[in-house]
Amino acid sequence: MFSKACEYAIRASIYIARQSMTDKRASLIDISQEIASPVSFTSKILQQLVKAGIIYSIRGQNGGFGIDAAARSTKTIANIVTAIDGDAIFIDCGLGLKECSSTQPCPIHQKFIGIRNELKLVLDSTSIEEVASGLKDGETYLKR
Amino acid sequence: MFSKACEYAIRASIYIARQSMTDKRASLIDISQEIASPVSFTSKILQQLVKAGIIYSIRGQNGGFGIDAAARSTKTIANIVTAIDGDAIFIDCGLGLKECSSTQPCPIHQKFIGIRNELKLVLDSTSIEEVASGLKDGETYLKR
DNA sequence: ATCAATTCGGACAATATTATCCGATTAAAT
DNA sequence: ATTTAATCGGATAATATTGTCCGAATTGAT
Repeated sequence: MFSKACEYAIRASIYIARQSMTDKRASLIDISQEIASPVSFTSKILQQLVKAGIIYSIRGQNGGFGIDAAARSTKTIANIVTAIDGDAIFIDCGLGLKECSSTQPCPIHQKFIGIRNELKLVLDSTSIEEVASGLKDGETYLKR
Repeated sequence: MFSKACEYAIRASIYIARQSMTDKRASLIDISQEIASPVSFTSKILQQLVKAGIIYSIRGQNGGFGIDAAARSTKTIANIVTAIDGDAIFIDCGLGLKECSSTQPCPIHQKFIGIRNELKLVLDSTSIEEVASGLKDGETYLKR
């Protein structure tokens, strides 16, 4: 469904949000540890999330990553997916046709509209805060 | 959503089905032409579909590919996806966790169940015949 | 001022996916 | 029998994704 980079991005964002909820900064090392991801690769992905305005970073000693309260409640899983994988999954033709549309549909065009809508609806309506809360309560997991 | 190989596989299957509906065999060259795909790569994909029992092939002069009536009505888009991409999209955790389950869920586990069910439902219930019919009537397209 | 802990950025490496090429095989047509 | 048109299978190449390494820059602590 998503690229590896995107999976790491979502997991990292949720972990960072959880830490930010108790005013703790998350370091790259901590994050990679807690979401079981390759450190250097995760570093690149976090930089992308910073540029996309989803998380913030602070350099130097006692630095790390965080997500402020506003971003936690307004930014969604869909925002993360778009930042890392682009919006292809939300808008591209399921069969890879460039000019597929309602007036020139591929054979599964109508079928895919429903799937895509469901996907978009769910990811658009799921804030980072919402999913981080379950993690905070120990009800959900980010590794293994 | 799907790999390129899988997109070509679905488009090829639909084209072959349309041809088989009027008892015409589809050659590799024709198929690549009609679905706008790279010839040699398409060849490999068609071989996979043959091995998966979704299409049949006949070698030698006047050879080509076809899908018999039974397969057209019983084989689904889901079968094609599974043959080429495997069943990861239907069963794997959206965040890439190996041990994600209802008892040890990732933070978006419940949200994804709905998406996955919708996807599986739609692809499982869509036969090759059904989508090929629209193409036959000139209502849908397989290239561009 | 120096050191230590951290993110940033660029180059590089490994792996997976996509794509090409060509000879071998098959089977119909001549 | 030979030629021709087609799929099959293996090797190889190109590109994209995933992953590593390391020095530079930044900032707090000593």
